[in-house]
Amino acid sequence: MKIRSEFTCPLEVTLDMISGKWKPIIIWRLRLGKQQLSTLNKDIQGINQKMLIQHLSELIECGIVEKITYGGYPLKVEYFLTELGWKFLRGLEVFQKIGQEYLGQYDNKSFLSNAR
Amino acid sequence: MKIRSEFTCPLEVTLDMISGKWKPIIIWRLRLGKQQLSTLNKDIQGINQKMLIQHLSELIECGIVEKITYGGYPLKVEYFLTELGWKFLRGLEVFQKIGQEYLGQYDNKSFLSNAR
DNA sequence: CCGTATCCTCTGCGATACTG
DNA sequence: CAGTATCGCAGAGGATACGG
Repeated sequence: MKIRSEFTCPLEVTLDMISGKWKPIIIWRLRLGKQQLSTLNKDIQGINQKMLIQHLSELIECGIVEKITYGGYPLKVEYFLTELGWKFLRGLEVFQKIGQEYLGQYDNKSFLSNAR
Repeated sequence: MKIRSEFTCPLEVTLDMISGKWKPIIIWRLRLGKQQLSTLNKDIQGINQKMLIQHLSELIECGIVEKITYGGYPLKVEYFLTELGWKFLRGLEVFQKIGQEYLGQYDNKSFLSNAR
């Protein structure tokens, strides 16, 4: 995770903290409560386990997510949002709404043809 | 600009639209009103002209920004937010606040040592 | 003052295999 | 079920030069 050192305003730092293809959606999923790795892996379309763990680690590193490790077999670990994480969630809710309105509103969004 | 085709929720599409090192800060700057390229270039720490134009083009492509080209010499072009752009701005305001609180609150944010 | 074209580096992301 | 280790590649981002 790279956080830029020079920045024009705090916004840049905050967004660097959740920059990564899957970080926002991970936070978004954790709004539903504590989640296991396997659950997240199943629920997030297109992600793989390695990226999931990597992104979760970085989210933990900057205090957005925490985890609880239960002993025993099979292993059980639960990830959940910290208080800081919930603040980020409030920002993501705005973008979720924009996305909902926008995707429903128009039919030809030419830039979406770049979709992969 | 690549927008993922499979996604878990609209949030991912919306964030793909502003993904790019400088896009959020460009939008943020445009909250102040119409801006010229040279002004943005001067005001945004660390950006260069090529990236600025590239990111502006992509923001125009997906309807977040528009531009007006005035004839004459020297050339004058002004960039500004569309209605959709202002919606994104409301989301960014949340992250700006988080950043302000957060940066002021603690002194040792270890992950910031990765800053470059 | 705006914008385009090259070239080059570096890293984010994905596939895959393996360990506790 | 959770996590680590390797390897490879496409593409994002930056320096620099040129053109309208």
